[in-house]
Amino acid sequence: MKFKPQHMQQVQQSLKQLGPARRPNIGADERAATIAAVASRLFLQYGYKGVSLESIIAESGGSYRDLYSAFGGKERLFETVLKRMCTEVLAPLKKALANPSLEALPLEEALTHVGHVVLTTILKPEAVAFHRLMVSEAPRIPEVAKFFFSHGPESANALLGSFLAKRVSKTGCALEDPHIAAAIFLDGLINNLQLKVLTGGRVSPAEVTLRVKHVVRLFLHGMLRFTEGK
Amino acid sequence: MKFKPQHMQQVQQSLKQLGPARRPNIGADERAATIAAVASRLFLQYGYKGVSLESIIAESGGSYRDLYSAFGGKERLFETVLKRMCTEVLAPLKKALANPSLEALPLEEALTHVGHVVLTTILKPEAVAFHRLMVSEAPRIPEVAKFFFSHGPESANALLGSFLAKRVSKTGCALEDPHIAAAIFLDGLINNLQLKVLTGGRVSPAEVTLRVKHVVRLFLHGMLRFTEGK
DNA sequence: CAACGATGGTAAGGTGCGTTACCATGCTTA
DNA sequence: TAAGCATGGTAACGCACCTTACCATCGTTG
Repeated sequence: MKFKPQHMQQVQQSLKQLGPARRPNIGADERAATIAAVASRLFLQYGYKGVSLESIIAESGGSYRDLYSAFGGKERLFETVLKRMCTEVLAPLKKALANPSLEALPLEEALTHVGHVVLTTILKPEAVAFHRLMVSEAPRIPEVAKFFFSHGPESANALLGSFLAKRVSKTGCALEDPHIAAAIFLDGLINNLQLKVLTGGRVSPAEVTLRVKHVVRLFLHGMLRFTEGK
Repeated sequence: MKFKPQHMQQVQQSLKQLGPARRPNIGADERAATIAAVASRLFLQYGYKGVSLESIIAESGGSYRDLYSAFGGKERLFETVLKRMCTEVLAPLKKALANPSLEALPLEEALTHVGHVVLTTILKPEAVAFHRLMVSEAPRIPEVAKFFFSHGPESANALLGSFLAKRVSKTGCALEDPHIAAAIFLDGLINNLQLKVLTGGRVSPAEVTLRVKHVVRLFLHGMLRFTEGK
């Protein structure tokens, strides 16, 4: 009410300066991007039903009209935003797993590195909030949830699995099922600590390092050789 | 509106038959129990904001008055119900882990048994719904969430950890940190499959069995001995 | 037997929210 | 320069829902 008029005039002036060729689109796209960004943050923090369109608009500027023109409603906005988040959140994870420099490292170091990256990525507040939101709203958006699972955890398993398969065949040590082995490795890292954070607990960097160390050891040597192999 | 009058008359009659000594209390407790049961089911299915008090009452019988007399509002009802669920859902898990007959079994068989029980328990639809609800609403009920984590996953880790410690000391094979080992074992079982179900996927019993087998093997022998030890 | 008190059901108050219709503003074109 | 059109903001509609005040009903007691 108070600051919107001047804000709008600024936008209109910038449009004027850009010339008459494309009158509305640039402003609209920018606005849509802003709305999406604000919506992402609020949905992550408060969940689907905890966010009102009014609160989004209050922060993004613009009005209901812009939101409905760009996204067509709350449900659609939510789907769009969440699907985008899937790729964003998982990008560093994929990058780490597909990193070709891993090939040069000894297996133990490679696994330690991967484990550390995966765990710190997964435990970041944004990633935890994203996980919470995905789990909460999966029934509302089943196709997005499937997309997340196949492009997230399953993709990570596949990448690490093929890495293991290559590595193991090189060293002459066969491996029955690299995919399952990879899944167990990643799960052994993640589950407990992620759940701890999800339920409000804290995880220190030292805890992360310790966990990675143990998982790698267990993975390589088995439990019963912990002290023997030392 | 249509069937409530007769329903109420039945209740009143049953109270009459029970004598004049305790007039209201039995009916009220029963009603509270029914409300809690219905609320549990609906909250599990639709989440906190997805359930209206009206929908609870419509199924449980009684009225807003009963709900407010017994629980004092929606938030309180939710907390009460969820805290009860914590112990109910986790009971079979604890039972399996504290089962003394495990002591007699060979380690591999004991782990396989525990793994199978844990996994089938965790993957049951009610348990998955409970997990979803707990993760979703943890920020709303931080103390309940902490209660869940400490009495659920952490307790399971402790039980399995002490089992491992005893077992390992008996066989002369030392183990650096039985608690972390137990956590990794349980996490390796759970995470991926639980997340798959949470995002709408299906997990077959064969998948469960396979996973347990691999985790136990990995746990006992490490990855690199999969084929050597076979 | 009558009045009082408590227990339980109903309905209305008040709020928040998603959606859409309406209106103003400014650019483009004849 | 004036008219038309599209774009954007406002406000109202309708709905859902938590909460509480009010009322009826029934058992108890003087």
